[in-house]
Amino acid sequence: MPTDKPAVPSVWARQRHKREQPPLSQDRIVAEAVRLLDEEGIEALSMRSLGNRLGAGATSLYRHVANKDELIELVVDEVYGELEVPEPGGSEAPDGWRESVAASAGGLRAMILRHPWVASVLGQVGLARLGPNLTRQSERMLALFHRAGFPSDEADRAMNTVIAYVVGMTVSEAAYLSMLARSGQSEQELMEGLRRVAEETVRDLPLLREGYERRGGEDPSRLRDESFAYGLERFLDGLQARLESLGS
Amino acid sequence: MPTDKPAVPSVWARQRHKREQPPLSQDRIVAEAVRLLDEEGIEALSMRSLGNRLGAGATSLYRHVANKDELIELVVDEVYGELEVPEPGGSEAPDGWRESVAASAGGLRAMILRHPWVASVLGQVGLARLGPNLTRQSERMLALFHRAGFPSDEADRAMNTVIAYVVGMTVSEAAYLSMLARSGQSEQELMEGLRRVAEETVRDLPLLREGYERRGGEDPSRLRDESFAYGLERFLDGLQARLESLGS
DNA sequence: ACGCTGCTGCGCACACTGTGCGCTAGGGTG
DNA sequence: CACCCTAGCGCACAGTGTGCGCAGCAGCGT
Repeated sequence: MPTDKPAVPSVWARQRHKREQPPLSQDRIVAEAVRLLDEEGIEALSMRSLGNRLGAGATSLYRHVANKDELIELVVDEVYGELEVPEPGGSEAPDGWRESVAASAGGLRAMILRHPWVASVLGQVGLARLGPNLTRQSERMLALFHRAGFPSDEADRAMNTVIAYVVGMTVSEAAYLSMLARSGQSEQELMEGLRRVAEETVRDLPLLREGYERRGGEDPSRLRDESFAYGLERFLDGLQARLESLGS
Repeated sequence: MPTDKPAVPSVWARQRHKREQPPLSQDRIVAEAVRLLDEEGIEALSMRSLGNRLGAGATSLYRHVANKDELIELVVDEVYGELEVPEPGGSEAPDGWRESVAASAGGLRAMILRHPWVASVLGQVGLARLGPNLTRQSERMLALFHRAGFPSDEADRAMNTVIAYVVGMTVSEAAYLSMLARSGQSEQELMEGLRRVAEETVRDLPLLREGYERRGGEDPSRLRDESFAYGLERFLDGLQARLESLGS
């Protein structure tokens, strides 16, 4: 009776189902997607490749995820979960909010640089789709501004402002770093190549050219850190001034 | 002799070649791509659809454009060309730089909102690929900060800071507006739907909830404008303070 | 113990994508 | 006239997201 051992390949296809790792789940899918994205970048994420990594077929994922766009939203919220916005503690220095906000901003930047692919995706997802992690972190950050003394409506604007700054700054860093990773060159080599092209186009643009030359020998990574810190400081200065003018 | 009128479709395929509009060129391709993107959004841009609009086959485009990524870079630089950064005029008020920078920032925001698809693309292109339009506008904006009195290295950081802010803020606006456009609903309907979902997730997040409720009856578009202006003001305040502390 | 019901994973198929290859026809130059 | 150069095209290939219907398993009520 052939149904017992029919020798058709369906048998060992069944077999693997048995011995495989824990069954698919949305959490497992999202976690593996983050790993894939970190390792190979955004263009390597396809339902098939992700399925392979999980020992599953491409379409199996659709049992746990509506479509690729939803998967990406989930993945973005997942990495928002890595943020650590300081709890607004009880007794801190009068300028404590500055440090807390700066720490949050630095953490957000670090997270994006750890996962540079979020840059490619923020423009499509936006901050509109609010996952649980994003909302939780927002709430805590908002509390920071409240605690600092901003009235409700301004706290909210202030928070959006600093998030916008961090995202804008870091997205362009991340895009640059992704390009670097894809090119396979060292940063020195890439900069050399870029400069060669740039020199031609900035020939008649003295200010830009002067900037390029000035930054010639510097460590690019340190420059990025400093540039980020500079803007953030200006920002916090502006917010602090506003706070003081409100208090009077 | 069948070669004279072979009745195979290749004949009228030839015919059209003759009567068609001006021949393909990189400029025509890029311009039509911008139009397509404005009308139908980023996901509607394919080499085939773009070719159709130009009365050409998909692969014909590759004679004038290396690949789709390069096309996108060209398209982005094209819209940068719409910016109008004020020339640093001769004699202006001492705070003239504030207005000029604010005008540039507003122009950049308006451009992105006119072409919301740039938001989806900035993360992949970054500001690294510097087309002629982008560099020209940067030079002029840099001149603004120089004229205001910032030393060279700070002018550069200041410019990047305000660009980062505008991009960060506007990208999330644009993502929201794209979603709105795709949904086909009115803004009121969409907000209603979003709020229904949000209300559940912000149940235990009092600050966020308070914000949602407060903004309930307001005009969303005016709120966005005000929010943008608020952050920009704080920013310019911070820069101005820095400028004064440098001058002393 | 049995059959039913619902859920999970999968193979297949479809429409569609970006892009390389090699042909053709037309315009310019010798 | 012969020639070559180039713009445009059809074809083809590999790879994409995703709908559909089937197969086997888990847990249930009887």
